[in-house]
Amino acid sequence: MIKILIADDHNVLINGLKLIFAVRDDFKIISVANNGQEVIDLVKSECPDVILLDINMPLLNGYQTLEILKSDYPEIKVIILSMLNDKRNVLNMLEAGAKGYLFKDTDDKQLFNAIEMIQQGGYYVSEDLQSILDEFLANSKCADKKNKQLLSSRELEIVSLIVDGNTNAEIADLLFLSTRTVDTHRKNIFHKLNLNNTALLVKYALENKAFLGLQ
Amino acid sequence: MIKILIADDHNVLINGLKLIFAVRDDFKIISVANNGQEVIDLVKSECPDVILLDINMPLLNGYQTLEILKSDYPEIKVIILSMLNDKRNVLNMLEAGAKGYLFKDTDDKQLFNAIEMIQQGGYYVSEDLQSILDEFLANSKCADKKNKQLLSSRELEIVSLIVDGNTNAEIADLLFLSTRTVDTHRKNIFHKLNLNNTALLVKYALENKAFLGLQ
DNA sequence: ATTTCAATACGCTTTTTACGGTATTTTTAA
DNA sequence: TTAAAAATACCGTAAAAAGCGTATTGAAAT
Repeated sequence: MIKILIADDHNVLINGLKLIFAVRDDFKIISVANNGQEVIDLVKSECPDVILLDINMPLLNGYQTLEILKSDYPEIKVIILSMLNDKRNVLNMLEAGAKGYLFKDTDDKQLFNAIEMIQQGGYYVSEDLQSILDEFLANSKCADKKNKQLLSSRELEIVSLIVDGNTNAEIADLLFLSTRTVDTHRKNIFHKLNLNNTALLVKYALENKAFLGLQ
Repeated sequence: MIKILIADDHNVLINGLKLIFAVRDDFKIISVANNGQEVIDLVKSECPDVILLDINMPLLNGYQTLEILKSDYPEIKVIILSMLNDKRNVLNMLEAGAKGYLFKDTDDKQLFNAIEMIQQGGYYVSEDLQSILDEFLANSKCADKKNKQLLSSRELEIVSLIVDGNTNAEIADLLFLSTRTVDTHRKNIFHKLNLNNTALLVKYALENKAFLGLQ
């Protein structure tokens, strides 16, 4: 019997998953959470074997939740259930310790399959992502974990203000800094993220909210 | 018997909905579609009463699909099932002719309720959106439908290139235009959308992909 | 047939960003 | 306790964007 915890803020999806799992008596959904905070609250008492984790959730998103789980409950296996088909997202989640990454358009059999394989210690991703998983597994041997917390909290604060349309002067006013300081932060952010203009920064920020800890 | 068509590219959600509706013999899911094109292909032969429509779908998104449905099958009632809680999105879909807007975190009863009310000719939205619906209903009396196709196709082309990080000079090169022309387009876009810098434009574009016809 | 709109392009000015630095202080980690 | 990283601030220049315009052409609509 594999004990499963589901975390997603969309109840229709949760209800769907409940009914999908109802036909299997070797899987049991022991609890559901609507956000990451609920996951953290529940794991201690419920001791799930596997967590099906959404990325976009209120309070504590999937990435943040995964980081906490990996440090406090490293034996729990986490499968990401997401609709984001973005290479960076998938790699980020694998690097954060997810054992699987499935799109929400997955079918029942694939879901069952993934859980079984991961419970046995393997990895499992949707077909399209196999090459990303291979890349991750190849790199993980070299054991160079680089991109941990790429941006500082001050930098994140500034990214968020840029995304909201503020100029350096406005940001300086809001944070009681010199415009020069904001300018330097902006330059450092560009350098760290390997970007060269505001449009790309905003795009990057919106596509990586979860990993940047924005919103 | 209310005949329902479900359109969503996430099969887990579709499976969930199927099972949710299985307990009701006055509702029948007569078909499912994974994208807007399938919806258009199916409505002719299947004649659904109500369509549950996702916004983010490949090939033809929910907004585009709704526009086609409203012109070719105005009697079919459309309920948006989305996870976008953004005022502009909700208003856009209502203005395009949707009769309901539910979040994917809705529960079974609310879903049944919505379908029944809408089938009887009413509107139904998730609780949080009631004020937006009221605003829409108030404005729709004045019958001034303004924001139809706000941006021209050339302007959309330029928005998309801006979002990808191109400068005016680069865009001019790509489109064989003068930098001045691109500059004018950019100014016109800002004016039409009531924005004043690139960061806000990129944010707006990414949050309104469906309505802008991007990607 | 005429108005409207989209697409094109230019002029001028100011603001903002981008990119190359350097440098001090404070915080954090080894 | 010493080195590294983060936060702060400045200097200068060039490029780009933003904010005012105006104007011509061609297509579409009325």
